[in-house]
Amino acid sequence: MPELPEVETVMRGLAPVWTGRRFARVILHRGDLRRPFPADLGQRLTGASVIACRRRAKYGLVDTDRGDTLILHLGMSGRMRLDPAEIGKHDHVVFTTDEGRTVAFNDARRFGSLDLVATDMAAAHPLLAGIGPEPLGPDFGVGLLVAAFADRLAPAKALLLDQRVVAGLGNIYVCEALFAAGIHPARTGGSIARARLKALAAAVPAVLESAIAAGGSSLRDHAAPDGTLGYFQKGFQVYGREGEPCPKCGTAIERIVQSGRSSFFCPRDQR
DNA sequence: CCGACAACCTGACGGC
DNA sequence: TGCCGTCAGGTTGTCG
Repeated sequence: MPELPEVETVMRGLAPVWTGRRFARVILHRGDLRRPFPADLGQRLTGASVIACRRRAKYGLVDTDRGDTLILHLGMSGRMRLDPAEIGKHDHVVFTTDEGRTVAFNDARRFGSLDLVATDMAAAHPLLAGIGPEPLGPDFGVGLLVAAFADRLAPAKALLLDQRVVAGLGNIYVCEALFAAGIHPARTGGSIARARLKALAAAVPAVLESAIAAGGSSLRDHAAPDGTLGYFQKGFQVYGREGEPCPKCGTAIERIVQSGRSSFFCPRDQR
């Protein structure tokens, strides 16, 4: 997926194509994803003009002049394909603007979702309510981490993955941020010294900013809306690098499984 | 509160 | 070429 940097990149790519334009056609090919799309999505969006394309956590938000907001989530395999040559197998919804630009919401695994709600209700949407502060915003910092980690027995990995603690981090960037801060992914939250949390509070936005700067990262099937390649952030420090030398000390990177998900870390630098 | 696990889907990849 | 097992960026719910 699409973690925060990828969604940010997608929305930045979508903004110039959609903002100020009207949806001339919105065609629903299939809506039976894990969370079913509203059946009248196409009808309600057709004719509406886009006011803004923004992001909250891993969700893309598209505000229209009808007072509606399209909430989109890319799940694990979701993509927005810009001006595709032809409509593919997993292009579930196809948006066409009054300029004739086409965007296909494509999601092979169908873990993604689309919903349409009143703009002033978007923040209260069940998907968004309860999500923690933006890691790139003013509310994120060492104080928040201290509060969220204090007395917790849960591992640092799980706490950072918890969207209620901080918004938008996924498996990759949690691994990267913990590496940057020198924290072992299995370390319990309550046992981490304040100085380490301070390092973590700096590492989280740094890792995200650098990924956004690189145009979002991609493993194998993610693409920016304009389909550009060269979108790959080649260099994760630890993610996906089991057995390779740690970039800091050369020790072999290890992998453990925590609640069913891989964590990659340097056993020497992360304690 | 915590963690392990399953479920939701398809596709890519490595091994044989 | 093909079959099979394994793994994948997320979220949600259940169970112990």
